Amino acid sequence: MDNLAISRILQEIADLLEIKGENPFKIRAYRNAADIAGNHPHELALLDVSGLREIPGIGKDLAARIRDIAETGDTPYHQELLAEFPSTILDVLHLQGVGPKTVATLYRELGVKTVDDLEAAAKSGRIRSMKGMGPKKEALILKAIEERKTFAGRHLLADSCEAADAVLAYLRALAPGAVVEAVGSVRRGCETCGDLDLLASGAPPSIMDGFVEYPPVERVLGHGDTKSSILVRDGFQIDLRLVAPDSRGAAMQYFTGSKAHNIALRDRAMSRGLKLNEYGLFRSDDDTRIASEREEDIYAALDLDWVPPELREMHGEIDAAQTHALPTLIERAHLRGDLHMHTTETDGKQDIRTMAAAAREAGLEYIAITEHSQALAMANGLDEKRALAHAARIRAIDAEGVGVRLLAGIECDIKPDGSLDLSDECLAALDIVIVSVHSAFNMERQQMTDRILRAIENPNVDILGHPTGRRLLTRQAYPLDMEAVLDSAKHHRIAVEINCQVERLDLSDAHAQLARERGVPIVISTDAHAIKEFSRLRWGVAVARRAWLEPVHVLNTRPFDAFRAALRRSQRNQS
DNA sequence: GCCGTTTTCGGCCCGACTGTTTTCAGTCG
Repeated sequence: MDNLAISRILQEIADLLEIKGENPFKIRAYRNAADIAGNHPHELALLDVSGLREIPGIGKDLAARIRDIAETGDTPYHQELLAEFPSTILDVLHLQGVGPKTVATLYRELGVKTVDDLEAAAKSGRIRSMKGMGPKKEALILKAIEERKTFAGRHLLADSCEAADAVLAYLRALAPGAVVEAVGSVRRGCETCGDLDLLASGAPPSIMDGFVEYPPVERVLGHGDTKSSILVRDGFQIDLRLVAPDSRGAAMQYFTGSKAHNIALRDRAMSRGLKLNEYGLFRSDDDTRIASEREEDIYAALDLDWVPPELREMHGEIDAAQTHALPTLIERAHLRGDLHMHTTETDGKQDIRTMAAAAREAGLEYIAITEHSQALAMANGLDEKRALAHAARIRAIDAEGVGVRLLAGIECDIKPDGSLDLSDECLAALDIVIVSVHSAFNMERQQMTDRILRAIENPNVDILGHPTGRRLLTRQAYPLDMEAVLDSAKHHRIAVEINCQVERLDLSDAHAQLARERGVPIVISTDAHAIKEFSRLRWGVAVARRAWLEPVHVLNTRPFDAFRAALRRSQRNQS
């Protein structure tokens, strides 16, 4: 049992206790433990009870539960709770706007056990008859169910890559001589992915037999010599295609897509008297093979430069490939800094020094520590006094020389009226200021736009953090006139953030492209709350690449001094 | 359930918002 699996069970226990109406502090202890498990750098399963108890937040009971899970895959306590409530009720709990009290009442009074039960109850008007419920709540529940349906079957890019990497490792071990790779939306770096598409070449047909016996498989949907599909735990459908080595490039191209890009490419082939399929590029009249072994050969034979997968969305890449005008895309190695992270001072998991050391380890040259501000009380946000004291600590550590330069910053809340959560004097005394929306999402578009415009007009602001507030697969972005915001950002020399949290990726690729087109500076930041989250930079880089960004567009590709000089506060001081 | 201890119970974070109410319960972050 890995830490993530332990974390999931502890999380489920917390959810079930909440439905049961247990002591909130007990629930918090389980959630906290789930958090610890999910973020712990070492395998908890390898620790004995006394080792576990040395971890703050893990006491006698939780250590025993974790040992249970490590040894048997579950704990009797979890099973007891599941005997009281069906596990399907957790799906109901995870609907937006439906909390533990509602779930408990629905279960008790209406016998709601599943999302389907809930939908039927809402549609027949039985929800509104319950105490504390009304027609609006009923409509809200139906909307949440509707959203769940549209999101079903899709997965975050990071989860998709993790699932793909696991099955790829398994397949490579089965067929050591073969080339096995992820294609499809994972290869294009899409923010969410449906099925996982894998391509093998140079493998014996027996790889298919091994594939359908992949241990996490739930159901085999198809099993042939060159194509098989399986459904695995966590809801992934995985398709594997097998081609001959000399068709590998053509198959890579074909299965990477997108559909629109492929249609355009086939169209181009046709107009040249050629045909393109997953086996190669052929002359239409006599089927002579023109190219097939390498992707580059396919594009070259069509008088195109090779197009990076992230650009294959029919957003002008064919024209650019024809005129040798494709961008030289940003890569992870170009990033020298990370401008958004939290420490134990608020809701982070590690202290300043630990974060700095991990950043250095991740190859970064500078970081900004940007805690939450006081309005985010739940995250223990900083008031002015604490913000300034924390800044002094950060600067003192920076002065020691810890291998990365440290900037003392803040992630200041934008209040509903667009004012900021900390005074101008306080913000001016810091090295870097991010502003973000964390509350009051349900505003009209104009109101939300005015709110953000007012915030970034404040001369102490350098960066607009996660600008749309979206949470992939769970929460839509708030309505916002992004073009007006970007125009203002350009005017005030504000940078906009690509937040690397896997469920945010905010700005999106499309919005980041808008920012680039307008000449708005962009930063790519992790919003890390733990040291392992520096690895998230790759997801932000994927978004940036899909937005056609080159290093020059991204401020934190610059060396430390040049980066600071590009910040709005430096520009202001000059002008 | 954890922690800390004036060592064996009492404290543990809370404000905004919504939809339901007519003073509040539930959800969210």
